[in-house]
Amino acid sequence: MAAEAKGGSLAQRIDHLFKSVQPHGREYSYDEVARGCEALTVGTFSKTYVWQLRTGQRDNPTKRHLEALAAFFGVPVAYFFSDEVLDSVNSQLALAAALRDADVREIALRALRMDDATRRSVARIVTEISEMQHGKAPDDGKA
Amino acid sequence: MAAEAKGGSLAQRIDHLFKSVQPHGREYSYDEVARGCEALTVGTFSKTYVWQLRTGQRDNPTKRHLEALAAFFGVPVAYFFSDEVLDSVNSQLALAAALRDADVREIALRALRMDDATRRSVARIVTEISEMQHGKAPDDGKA
DNA sequence: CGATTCCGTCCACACCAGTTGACGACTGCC
DNA sequence: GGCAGTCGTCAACTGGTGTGGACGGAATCG
Repeated sequence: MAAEAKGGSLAQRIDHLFKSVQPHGREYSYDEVARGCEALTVGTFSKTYVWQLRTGQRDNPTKRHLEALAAFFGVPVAYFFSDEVLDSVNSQLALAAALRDADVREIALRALRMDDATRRSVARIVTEISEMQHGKAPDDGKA
Repeated sequence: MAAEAKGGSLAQRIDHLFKSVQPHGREYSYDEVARGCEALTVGTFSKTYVWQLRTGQRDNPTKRHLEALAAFFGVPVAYFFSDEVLDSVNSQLALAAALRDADVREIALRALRMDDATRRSVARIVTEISEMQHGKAPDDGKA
């Protein structure tokens, strides 16, 4: 499934849609796609622009056009976006990294529901345990 | 099908990001978001446009700007399109927002540094304590 | 064969996405 | 007090996204 949504330009992904989605046994024409998109959404869509997008002459369509194309070809809009950028950004956030750890997430969610006094007590306990393992744990290191 | 219009408009979703993602304890300013977006991607991003998007004065940004916003706030681009992604991301954002609570944040950061076995033990302890207070509390995810 | 139609391609332009720059309000600093 | 910085907001402009329309080629039909 993820074979298609991986590392390609917008033009390559659209080209792939043309080649993959052929309910009539042949590729859609640019005009068919344009008219189909117009039928599925409110705005306009010209065949010229469909051609420009597929051939890479334009690569920065608006939200409305992306939604129309995705609706016409029957794919989620996320199909047009790269996951690489997301991952690189996520990796720089310690918080996001922590949220991916099932145990840490569990701990944080439980701690959320405690009243202040209890939570503070738990915080002390957890700190003690953590320092037992690292001996003077170096805090989180940022201001 | 319903790709939008349930959880809210684009403006509402962006507004929610502002309110949820506050690593410094306060909402990002429009200028901070704009500069951050510029730093994470190629191209420009003006604070005025961020403001226009959040307030709903503009609602049809281009692919590049959607990618930049998603990268800055650490959410998948699909967040702006899909309701399913909206829900799953929102629950994570609720947790992230909660981590502004000094004690919860402290607990989570300490737990991060433990080895797997210890962390699992602590998770059990914290769960027990939490349930002592609420009696079988579900994880829930209120904002 | 000519007439019609649909195709992809290209160009010139319109309009709206996005920026610039300035304004008033607010805040800390000297 | 006055100055310097930052904030959100607004109006006017720029530029690129997106369109309309024309051209040549390739079918299909008479």
